Amino acid sequence: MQTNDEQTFLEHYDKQAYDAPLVTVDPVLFTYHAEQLKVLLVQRSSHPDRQMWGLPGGFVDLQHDATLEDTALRKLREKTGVTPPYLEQLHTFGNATRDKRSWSVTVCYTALIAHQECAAHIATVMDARWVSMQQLEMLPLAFDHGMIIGHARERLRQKALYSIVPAYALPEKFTLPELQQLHEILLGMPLQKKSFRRRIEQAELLEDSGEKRADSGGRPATLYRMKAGSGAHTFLRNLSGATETEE
Amino acid sequence: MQTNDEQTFLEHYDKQAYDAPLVTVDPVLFTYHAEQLKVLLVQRSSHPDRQMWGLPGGFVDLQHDATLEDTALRKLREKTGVTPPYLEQLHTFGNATRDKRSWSVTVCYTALIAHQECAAHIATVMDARWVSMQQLEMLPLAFDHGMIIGHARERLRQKALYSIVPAYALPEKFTLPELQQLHEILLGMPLQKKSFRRRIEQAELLEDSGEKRADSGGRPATLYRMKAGSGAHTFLRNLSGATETEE
DNA sequence: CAAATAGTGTCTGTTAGACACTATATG
DNA sequence: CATATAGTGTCTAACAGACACTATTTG
Repeated sequence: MQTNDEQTFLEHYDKQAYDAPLVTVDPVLFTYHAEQLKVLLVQRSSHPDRQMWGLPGGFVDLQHDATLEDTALRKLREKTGVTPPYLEQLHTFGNATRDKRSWSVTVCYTALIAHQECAAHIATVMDARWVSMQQLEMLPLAFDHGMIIGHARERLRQKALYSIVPAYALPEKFTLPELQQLHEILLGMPLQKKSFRRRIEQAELLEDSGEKRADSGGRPATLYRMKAGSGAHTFLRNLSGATETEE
Repeated sequence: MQTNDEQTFLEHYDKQAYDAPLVTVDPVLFTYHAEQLKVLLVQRSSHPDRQMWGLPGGFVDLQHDATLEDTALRKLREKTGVTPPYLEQLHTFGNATRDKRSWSVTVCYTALIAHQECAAHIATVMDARWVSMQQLEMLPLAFDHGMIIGHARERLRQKALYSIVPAYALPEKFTLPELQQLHEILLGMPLQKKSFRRRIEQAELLEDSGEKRADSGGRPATLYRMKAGSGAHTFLRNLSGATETEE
């Protein structure tokens, strides 16, 4: 019988028979703090690229991870102690040369979280730090992680044009001027206060927390919370950042 | 010296030391033919899921493939003899249960091509066929390939709202009514002829081939070609299909 | 000329851009 | 009151939706 054939096949299947690439998962975790976009990097304490800075990722654990998302969340937890409210697959990079050890595939995720202190949590990590986009240029980065961060940032820029996904990089309660500043930094251009507020109000994405925040001199700003599902909302019309995407 | 340390490390690195997931690449190749969207499927001649229909993918060949795209194109060529002009990474699916053999990761691509005959090309494939979205429901599909095709179709639907990427599923020269019909099928709703043409004209995405095509009774339609880079163009404003995306 | 399909003219509606205005806080 | 920051009123511009109109082909 055919079913038995497959049973037999599975029993004798040898995974080692074919050379397989290395498989890692690399989360690119962003936050917004002190008027800057920052990414979480760890300093590697083991080879290869020891002492260089890289994304807080690692190998899939076939015993403990049920899915790739599990791996991403586990690595973030283990290496830095954080669990982000937003996690979305970015892109998978795979080729013969990106890792000195072997043909290597890394499944990358973009993650966002409110700013919080983080610390190196396990032996394979010497240090964990929030690194601003400016500082990035100065650090020696492991593998192709610089390129990957570039892709993640570009994707987040796109999202700033047609969604309020970046809000996940803010604390639970935040003001509209804060969110607008974050979008402006992502887009690299100033936005019209009125346009920005109007579309968010009309789509009813936020709810008034009832509280206000006075930063220092000036009218206090209303603190809002994201409504459930607001992260999934996409505006029909983009803000007008040039939108030519590469092929 | 540190460099020597790493050299030593790399020389002794044993890839087999850790269990690694299986890694496959699965292209979802669409075309438009006879007023239907069709996807290229192959009938598997080997286990697992023998005799069932699936995507024309397979394992990365560490010796011959330099990148994941190479694997995608090679598999399409080997199994079906086609090489598509449009290929874009879709998503990577990975979990413990999708493949009976082991924890498995598949890097999926969306590909588009003008309709052409295809044939089964190698031993692991019994048959290769263009399958319409309707027929899909009736076929026994291998692994989670039905779900993957669903994701690819949804992504293509999104692209139909803000780009003319679907044009890659048409022959080199095509008419505007043809392109509009394809978009209507992808979106599952009728479009305003005027709106559709206007945005494409204003963005100067197509060039007049000088030829016309008369289908049978009725004014002949102008045949257009895509200009270089038109596939990368995104309109600032979407056509109004509901645009709530899942989280 | 009728039927069929391609393509246009033009009005309306929605929403982003611009920018001046009002509101509410501190010192 | 001056200054600073939050938030609004309102006009314009761009562009998609609607739909009636003209254009070009076959029989």
